[in-house]
Amino acid sequence: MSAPKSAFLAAMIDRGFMHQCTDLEGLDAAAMKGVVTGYIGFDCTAPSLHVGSLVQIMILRWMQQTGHRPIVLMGGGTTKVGDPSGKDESRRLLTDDDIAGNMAGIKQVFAKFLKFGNGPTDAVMVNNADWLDKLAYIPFLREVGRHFSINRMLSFDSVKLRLEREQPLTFLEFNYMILQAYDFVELARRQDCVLQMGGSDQWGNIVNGVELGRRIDDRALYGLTTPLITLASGAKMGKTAQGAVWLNADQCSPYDYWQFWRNTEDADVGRFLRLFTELPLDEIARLERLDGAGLNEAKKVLATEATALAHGRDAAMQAAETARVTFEQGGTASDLPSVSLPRAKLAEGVPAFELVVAAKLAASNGEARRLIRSGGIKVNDQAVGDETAKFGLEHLVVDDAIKVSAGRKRHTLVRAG
RNA sequence: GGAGGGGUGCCCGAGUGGUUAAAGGGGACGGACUGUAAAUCCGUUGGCGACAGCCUACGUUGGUUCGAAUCCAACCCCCUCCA
Repeated sequence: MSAPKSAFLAAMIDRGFMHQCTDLEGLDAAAMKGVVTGYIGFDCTAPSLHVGSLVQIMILRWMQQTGHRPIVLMGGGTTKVGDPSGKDESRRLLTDDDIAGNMAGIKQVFAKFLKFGNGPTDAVMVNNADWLDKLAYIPFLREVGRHFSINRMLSFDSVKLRLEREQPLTFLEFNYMILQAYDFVELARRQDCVLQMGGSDQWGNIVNGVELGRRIDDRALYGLTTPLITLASGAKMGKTAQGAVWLNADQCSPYDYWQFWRNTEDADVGRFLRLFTELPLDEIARLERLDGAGLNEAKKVLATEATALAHGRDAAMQAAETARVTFEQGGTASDLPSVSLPRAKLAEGVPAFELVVAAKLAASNGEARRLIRSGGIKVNDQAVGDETAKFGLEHLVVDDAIKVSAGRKRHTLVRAG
């Protein structure tokens, strides 16, 4: 089709969110005509979300920014069953309390990105347990099950690939796509929701929902998927040594979050600026034209803008300043991650390897010793050669803290407390 | 229910009686080079430690043996084929 007329789809396409759409022209027309309600489903298996979900969060935000109404669908019902796809480790069944707690945590994340309320374009959060829990098997089969042909279901990638690899596929998993399709129909009925979005791996499930809506309710529903975001170097995005990069401050401080984006690979900067910030496209075009070390400026902008979305502008500026002092001045910023040790303990003197463990820069004494031996540890910017060298109150040089560094990027302040 | 195959460190995977804390790869971390990038090269990668060693570890529990990830038995789990 020619360029979309609606601001929403224009943003989706121009910023790199669009992978596939069931009916681009139809959706564009709907978006031009009025407020479109669209949703994305999220698991509630954890009390927060990580950057792996950020693409989906951003498209909900763009919906709202361009005058539409986003719905966050929590998989309270499906989580109770346990999403069986993916890994084969047996999942612990979550209790209702766990799920409620996780939902509350996830809502905190969304509160940063979306405006919730009762207005026409205010976001709402709904839980599919509200309808899935109450489903009666036989009536459900008769209403919904009759519209699914096994022949067709077997042709979907999610199923087909499993069968081709001769991996087991349980009946439960097989039903998952039906439940997800039904969610869409239910949301269309309850919330007048006509659009489901998701990652490209959700395409089949989304299409099923679109078709089910047409067959049961004769409704025009739309589906849209985003591309799988990987790093230019091929790795999965959002994985670090510490695990996932979480979006809530408790599990990933704004400083660490800023650092995550600051360390983006050169080749990803432009793409990430488009996806994960709301800077104007011409500004992004300018930034990504910087080359060599100049790209570092673009990375700082990316870090600050992305952090501002997740943690607020103030926290982002603070993180940027902490990074500037630490990395560009080689100084010690008082806002670095910190731990405290009892003053009395420091008075006795703490061996270097213990100090490193206390600073959480190593998981065990052995690891700390190895780090020191390989020349990776600095205390107050001085290399430490002896793993048993003692550090104490006299080393509280800056801001009543000892600066302990592992490698060039990881710094912790050890305070007397 | 029957027959066969398999469960090894963060992951994959070699190892079928001793020199095995366990090859190799991946990942991760540290160093060099740089730009807090990528690529490349080097190193490290169970815990404790007075650095002499000690402890824990190859699905689980027992057994054989001077000695077991390796042999035996039972059990648990996974896969394939048959019913």
